[in-house]
Amino acid sequence: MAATVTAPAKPDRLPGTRAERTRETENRILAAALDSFGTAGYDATSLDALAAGLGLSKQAILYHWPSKAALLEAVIDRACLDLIVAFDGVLSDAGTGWQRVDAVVRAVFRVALRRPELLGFIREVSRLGGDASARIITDLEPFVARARDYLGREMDAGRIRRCDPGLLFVSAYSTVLGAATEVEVLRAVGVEPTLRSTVVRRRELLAFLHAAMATETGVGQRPA
Amino acid sequence: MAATVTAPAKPDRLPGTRAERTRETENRILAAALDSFGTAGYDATSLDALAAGLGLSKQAILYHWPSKAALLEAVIDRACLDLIVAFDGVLSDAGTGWQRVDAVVRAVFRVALRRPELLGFIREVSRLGGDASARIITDLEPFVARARDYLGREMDAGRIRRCDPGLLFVSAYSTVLGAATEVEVLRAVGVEPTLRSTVVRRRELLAFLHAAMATETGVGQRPA
DNA sequence: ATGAATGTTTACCACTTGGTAAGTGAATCG
DNA sequence: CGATTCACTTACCAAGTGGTAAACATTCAT
Repeated sequence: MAATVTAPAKPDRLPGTRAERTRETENRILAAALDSFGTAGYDATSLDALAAGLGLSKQAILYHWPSKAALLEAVIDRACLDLIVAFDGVLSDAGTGWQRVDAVVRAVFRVALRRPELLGFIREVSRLGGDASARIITDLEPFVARARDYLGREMDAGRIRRCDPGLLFVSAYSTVLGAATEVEVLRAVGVEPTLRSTVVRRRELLAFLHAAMATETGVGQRPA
Repeated sequence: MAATVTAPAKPDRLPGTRAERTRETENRILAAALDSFGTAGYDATSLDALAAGLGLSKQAILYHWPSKAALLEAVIDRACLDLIVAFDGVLSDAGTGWQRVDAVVRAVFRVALRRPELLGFIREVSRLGGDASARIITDLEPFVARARDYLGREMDAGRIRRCDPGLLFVSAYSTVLGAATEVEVLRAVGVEPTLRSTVVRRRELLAFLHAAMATETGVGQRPA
């Protein structure tokens, strides 16, 4: 069957072919689920509420994915894709040394400001454990590997103090994600999360990371 | 999503007066709830499962606290008390400079190893937001204030580089709590959380904090 | 047109949830 | 001792939960 790939340009009442509209619906569901899972939590999100928020019925969701768990997996894949897209440009830039760390931190804070549900979702999934955690780890493995390799190369070049790249990545990850997301903790210490304070915190975090990671020129080496 | 609550079987007859036995029962409920809330999560913990794990009926719990939310508040107070007790000795010790940071980090890892549900619960509550977060903030305010004051004094003494104490506390908090709890992330980078790797991570974290916080001159003892 | 595939809805179900009402047996106290 | 309080249980409920079955509407191929 010679499938006419190019549509005959017959604009129906709604734009796009049926397949396109289906994908559009699935995208809307995925976006709403990501938002609710990342803010309210997986358990606290019911398929009924999710569907109602989209003007659909619960069974419309269960038509596209056979169960809530399957939807979660799809959302995980989507979230990881979004993350990789958000950071791909930063990681691909030819910048070396500290500029690149700086760019990554700025990217994280940009994501934390513009799409807080995304980072919340990552944390939520790692909290859920089990298959969900395994899947997110698999999805992000290439991403993590690149970061680890980058840190290793920077150590070889003498721009970052030498230590275990994996552990350094964990420390940096925890610090950056924590500083970007621990809003409640910020309130506890009397820092209202405003745009201005965010900028200050980002600068402080960069100084924090710089002091922790960068090598000293001339002065004695920091403990490793 | 239901959580299976494992708890010690209910003893047939408890010694002591009725008031003592009542308090004992409440303590058992609080401990089981803290454990389940901190690992499975608040939403994933049903009163039925909680009670069944204790050999009680759900209404026994609702007799001591009028609602699940009220139980959560009680668990929050208990968790904060446990935290303060766990760290009070460390914070009260007369040690200054790096020794004290070192002691705190060791205390956090000790808690993370021996009572992981406690740190998980703190994170869970801050995730829940609303009244629960407000309560935990109130409970821990004196604790946080002491830490902040300590950091400020160390800055005055020139042993810690000068910056905003609150922001430094957040950075240190995020780093320490993250390093102590993000087991899934560690798996992602290929580090199975064994006792040995935990020791390695703690040492690495201490070096991380040391490099980030300490000044060049006023450093006391370096991390071992 | 016509019949099939597709996307969605209404109706329904078994089960779980937090919570209420009423009852029960033992400890406590006058 | 008897009355009462206490700690707890059984019985129950209304409101949800994820999920199934089937009907329905629209779109597509023939």
